[in-house]
Amino acid sequence: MTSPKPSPEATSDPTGTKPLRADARRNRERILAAAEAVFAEKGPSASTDEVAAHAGVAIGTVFKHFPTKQALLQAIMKDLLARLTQEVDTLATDDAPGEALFTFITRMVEQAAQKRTVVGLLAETGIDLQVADSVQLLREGIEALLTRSQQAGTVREDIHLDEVIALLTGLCQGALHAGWDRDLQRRTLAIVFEGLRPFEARGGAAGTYS
Amino acid sequence: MTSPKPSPEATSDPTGTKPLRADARRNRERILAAAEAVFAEKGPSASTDEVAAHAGVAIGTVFKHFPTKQALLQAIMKDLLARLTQEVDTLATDDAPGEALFTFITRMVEQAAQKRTVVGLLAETGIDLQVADSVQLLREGIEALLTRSQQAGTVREDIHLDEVIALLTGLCQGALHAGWDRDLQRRTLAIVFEGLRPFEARGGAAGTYS
Amino acid sequence: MTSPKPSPEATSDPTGTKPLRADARRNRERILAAAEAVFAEKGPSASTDEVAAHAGVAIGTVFKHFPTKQALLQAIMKDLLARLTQEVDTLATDDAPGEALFTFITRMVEQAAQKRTVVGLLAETGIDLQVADSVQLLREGIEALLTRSQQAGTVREDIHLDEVIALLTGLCQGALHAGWDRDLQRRTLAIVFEGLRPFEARGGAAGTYS
Amino acid sequence: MTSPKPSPEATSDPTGTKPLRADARRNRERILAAAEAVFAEKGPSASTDEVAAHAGVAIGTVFKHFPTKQALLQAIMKDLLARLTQEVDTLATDDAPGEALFTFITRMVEQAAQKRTVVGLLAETGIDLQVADSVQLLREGIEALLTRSQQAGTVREDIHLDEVIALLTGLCQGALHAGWDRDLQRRTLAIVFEGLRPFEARGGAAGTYS
DNA sequence: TATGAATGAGTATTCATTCAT
DNA sequence: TATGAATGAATACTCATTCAT
Repeated sequence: MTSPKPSPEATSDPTGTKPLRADARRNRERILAAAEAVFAEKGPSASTDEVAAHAGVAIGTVFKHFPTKQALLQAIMKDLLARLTQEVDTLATDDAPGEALFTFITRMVEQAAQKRTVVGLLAETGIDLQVADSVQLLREGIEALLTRSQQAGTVREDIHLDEVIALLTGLCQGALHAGWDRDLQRRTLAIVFEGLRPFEARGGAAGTYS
Repeated sequence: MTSPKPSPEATSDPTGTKPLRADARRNRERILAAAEAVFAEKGPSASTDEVAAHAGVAIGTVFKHFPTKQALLQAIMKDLLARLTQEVDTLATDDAPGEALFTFITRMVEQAAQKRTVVGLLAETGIDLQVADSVQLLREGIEALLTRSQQAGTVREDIHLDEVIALLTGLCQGALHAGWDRDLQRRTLAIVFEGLRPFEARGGAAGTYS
Repeated sequence: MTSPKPSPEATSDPTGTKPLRADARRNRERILAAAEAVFAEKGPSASTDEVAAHAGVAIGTVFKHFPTKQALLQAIMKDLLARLTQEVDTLATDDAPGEALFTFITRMVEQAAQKRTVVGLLAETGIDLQVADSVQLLREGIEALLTRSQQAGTVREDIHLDEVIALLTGLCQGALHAGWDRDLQRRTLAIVFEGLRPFEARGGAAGTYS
Repeated sequence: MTSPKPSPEATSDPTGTKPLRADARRNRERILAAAEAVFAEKGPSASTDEVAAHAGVAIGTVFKHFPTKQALLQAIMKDLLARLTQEVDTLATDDAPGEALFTFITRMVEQAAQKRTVVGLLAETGIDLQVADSVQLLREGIEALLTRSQQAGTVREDIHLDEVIALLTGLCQGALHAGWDRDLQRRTLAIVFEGLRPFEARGGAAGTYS
C-alpha cells in the first residue's frame, strides 16, 4: 500500500475542525490516496465503490468522511492545489529567481503527463468544485514567481498572470490527454518559454531545440 | 425537424461502405448533427436518448446507425477532423502563406472556446477512439501549413510538427475548459506565436500585448 | 396473476396523452396493480424492486412508466380516488337518497379495514402527493351525497362537508391501523351516524347496538 | 445540554429492571426525550443518529440503552401510554364525572393535531410494538371514565369500551394526518359526542354547531 | 427499416447496528 | 460505561443496449 500519500500539511484540516481520532484520520488519508489513484487512472467517473475497495474500507466509510462524491473530488483538488502552492512557495525562495517560473511550469507539465491527474479531469466533468480559495492561493504563488522572473529579466514585463495560467492550464491538459513524451514536452515548453522571454534574452537556457 | 445538417463532404463515409437508402442516409446525418450538438452542450456523458430525441428519431434508430455510443462518438470525431482538414487545405492554398498556420491555430482555439466542442471531451473520456486515419489526414494538412510558414520565414525552421500539434491540443483544451475570453485567447496565443517566430521576425503582427 | 385490476376508466390517461402501445399499456396496468398490492401489504416504504418483481417486469420498466417512486404512489392514489369518486357518483343516483352517505362511509371503512389501503399510508410518509384535482372531485361527490341526505332528512342540516370528510378520514385510518373487525366497525359507525342524524331521526336504521 | 426531561413517573421502568447508575439513568431520559421530539417532528423514519445528536450523546450510547430502533420506539410508546394513563386517572377522580370521557378524548385529539405525535406514527410503520401491558393499563383507565360517564348519564349504556377506543384512535389519526384546525376538531368531536349521548341528553354542552 | 418498450447491471447515498478505542 | 468510526445491506434511479412490434 505505498500509494503517493498526501503530505500531512496538505490534508490538515482548516483550523477549527475538531481533530479526528487516530484511526479515522488514517482512514481519511487512505481514502484520499486511493481516490487520487483511482480517479487519476480512470477519470472522475470511476465509482466510489472502487475507491472504497482500493482504500480497503467499506463504502460507508468513504461517505462518512466525504458525504458526497463531489466532496471527495473537492478534497482531492484542494489537496493537490495545496501541494502545488507549497511547491510554488519553495521555488519562490530559491536562489535562481529567473528560472523559477519556468521550472514550476515544467514540473507541473511533467506531473500532468505522468499521471492522469485529477486537475484536468475535474474541469471536464462540468462539476463545479468550489475550490476558489485554494485556487486563489496558488494564483498568488504563481504571481510571485512571475514577478520575480520579470524582475530578473527572464520574462517580458508585458506578460500578465492570466496568460501564464492560461498557458499552464493548456499545457497541462495537453500533456495529460495527448500523452506527450519527455522530449516532446521539452520542445513544446521551450517554444512557449521562448515566447515569454524578452527579445534580448531569447535563445536562453530553456531554448535548445533538437 | 430539419436541423442544420453537416455538409455532405464532411460526413462522407470512408470509401467502401455500402451506400445507404436516401432516408437512411438522411437519418444518419440528422443523428450525427444532433449528437454533435448535444455532446457539445452537455459533454459526452449526455445520454443517447437525448441525442435520439434531439434528432427526432427513436433510440433504436440511433443504435441501428451507430451500434455503440462509442461508435457514435467516433463518427463525430471523424466528422470534425474531416472538417478541420478541409479548412486546413483551404488555408494552405490561400495567398498569405506566412500567416496560414497562425490563422488556423487561432480559429481552432476560438472554436474550442466557444462551444464545448467534442474534440476536447473525447480525449477525456479515456475512450480510445481509433480515428487514426482521420487524424493522419489532419496532421498532413497541418504539416503543409507549417512548411509553408517556415518557407515564408514566419516560423522557425527548427520547429517540428509534433510541437505544433502539442501546442494546438493544449491551447484548445485550455480554452475549452478554462473558458478564456477573446482577449485572453489573443494574448495567450500571441505569446505562443512569438515563441514560434524566428529571432529576426520577432514582435510580428500577432504580437501586440496590452 | 388475478390481482384487483384497476378499472379501465380509472387508469385512462388524461386526454392529450399519446396512447401507449398495447404491451406498454398492459405493463402499466400490471405495475399499478402490483404496486397497489405491495404497498397495501407493506406500506409505502416497500421497495420499488419488490413492486417490479411482483409485476414480473424489470426495475427499469417501472421507472420508465413512473419516473419516480412518488409518481407511482401518486398514480395509485389517483386511481383509487377515481374509483371512489365513481362509487360516490353511482350512489348519488341510487334510489335510497337518505342512506347514500351512510352507505358510502360504511363501504370506505370496510375497504380500509380489509386491505392496508394506500390512502392512509400516503399521508403518513409525509409525502405530498399533489393529487388535489382528484381529491376535489371526490369532495364534490361526497358533498352531493351529503346534500341529498340532508334533503332526505337523515343528516342534520348544520353538518358541513368538512366534518364529514374529517370523520371519514379518521374512521378509515382507525379501521386501517387498528384492524377493527366487522362487528366493531358496525358499532363504531353506528355511533357516528347517530351523531349525524337529526334529533327526530335518532335510533334510525343504522343504529342497532348490541 | 439540559433538555426538557420527561417527568420521572412517566419514564419509570417496568418493575424488575435492575436500577441504573445515576448518569446512565440521566442519559436514558435524555435519549427518550430526544427521540420523542425527533420522531414527533420527522416521523419514525428519522435516523437514530439524529436522535443521538439531539440528545447530545453518541450513537453507541443510544444503542446501549435501546438495543434496537424498535426498542426505542417501544419505549417512547410506553412512556406516552403511561402519561396518558396518568391523565386518565386524574380525570377519573375529578369532580365533573359526566364530562370526563369527553374531556379526555378532546385533549387527546388536540395533542394529536398539534404535534406529529408518535402515537399515530407507530401504528403506521407496521411494526408490532408489543406494548400490550401499557395499553391494557390505558384501556382500564378509559373504561373507568366510560363507566363514570355512563353512570352520570352522559353516555349511552349500550356503548362498549371497544367502540370508544376505536373512535379515539380514528379521531387521533385523522386529526394527526389531516391537520384539522381547532374549529374543525370541535365540530367533528361534537358530532361524535352527540352520537355517544343518550337520547334524553342530546344537544348537550358539547354539541354546539356553527 | 424504424420504433420505442423492456432489460438489468451499475451508481450514489442512507442507516441500523457492531465493535475497537 | 461512553464514544464514534466502520460496516455493508438496501434503495432509488440511470442508461447503454436488445428485441418484439
